[in-house]
Amino acid sequence: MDADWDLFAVVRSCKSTVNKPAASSGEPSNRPSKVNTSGCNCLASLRLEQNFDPFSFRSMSRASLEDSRQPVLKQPDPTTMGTDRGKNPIILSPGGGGANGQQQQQRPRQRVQQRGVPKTRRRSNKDMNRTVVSHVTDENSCSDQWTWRKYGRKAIKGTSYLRHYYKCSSSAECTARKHVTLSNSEPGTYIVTYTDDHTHSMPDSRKSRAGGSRMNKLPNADNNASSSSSSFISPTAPPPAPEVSATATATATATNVQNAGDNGAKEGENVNIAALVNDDGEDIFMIPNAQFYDYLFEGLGELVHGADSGSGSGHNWPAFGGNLSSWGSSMSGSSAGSTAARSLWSLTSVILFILRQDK
DNA sequence: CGTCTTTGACCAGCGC
DNA sequence: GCGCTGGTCAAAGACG
Repeated sequence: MDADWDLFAVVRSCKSTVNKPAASSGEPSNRPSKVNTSGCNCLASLRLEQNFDPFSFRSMSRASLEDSRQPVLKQPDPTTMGTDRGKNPIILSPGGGGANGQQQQQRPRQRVQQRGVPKTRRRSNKDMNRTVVSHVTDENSCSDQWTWRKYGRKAIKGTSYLRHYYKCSSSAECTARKHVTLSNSEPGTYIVTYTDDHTHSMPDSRKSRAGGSRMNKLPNADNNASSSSSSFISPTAPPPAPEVSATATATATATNVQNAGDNGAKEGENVNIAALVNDDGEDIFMIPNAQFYDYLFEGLGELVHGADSGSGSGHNWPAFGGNLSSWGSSMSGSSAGSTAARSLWSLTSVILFILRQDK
């Protein structure tokens, strides 16, 4: 397979009856934040904003995310929720500190930092640069090519779960951060919020993994491994790569069901099928009952265009290392097909979530 | 030794 | 102005 495989494949709705809000003027600002038509009801939960990177997940610790599944309280206690002050009710070890939940020796914890030293500890929203939110349905989708270091977690008022804070560990100057919270209303759905951009290129591979092995350790890893669709996709062990050509494109055609057995629809009935096809028009995979608006994929269209243009600058799409044109070649450590498979898998995760919302 | 997670403490933004 | 809240720091130990 071509080593410079770029993911040009996009997914679009195959239902011609989808009402596209407004004209295809490509003005994101004119788009409704929520589409209250029968055409699509997925946007309420999947907000696509500038530089939104639904596939930018990789290095999130599975154990950490699993920890986020632990409710802070089975029944949130209003007297303790929403405040830290060392009163986190999920605390298991009395001494604080300690990796992987192992109990550590209790010792007084002294604050070394001097009071009065001016240091911005919290940025205002206006100082936040490009905060984006995505919802992912499983923990394997909460990891990405970037290297993140967890620097905190906190019980958030109004949710029973902890919010985990990560900062980019690839560069000390990089201000990119993200936090992950298990959705209170959508169990199994993680709300990932990104803040700021990476100020560096995507690392070819993770730095030293010293201490990193714990990331895959889970007390109940077996239980999770057997839990249906949430199989963990290791960055180094991607799923089998579908045979997708480098120039796979999307189609948007009305689809009549010709194989009623596939999705339960009757023959001749119109259904919505999200199809990922290659440039030969062959379906790579199809998802029934999916509805998308074209504008969801306008960015992807730009992606394809940018990559095709060969301008050298490429397109700033963080999931692909900030430069789609070089994305494939930058992933020298893995086969292009595997890279594609990971991206497809991540894309599938997003789609599956949309489908859930569409029910 | 370098990097990781954990977690108490600190602090600034915000609402009242 | 005050208290609540969320975001961040940094010490400590774990891990390879």
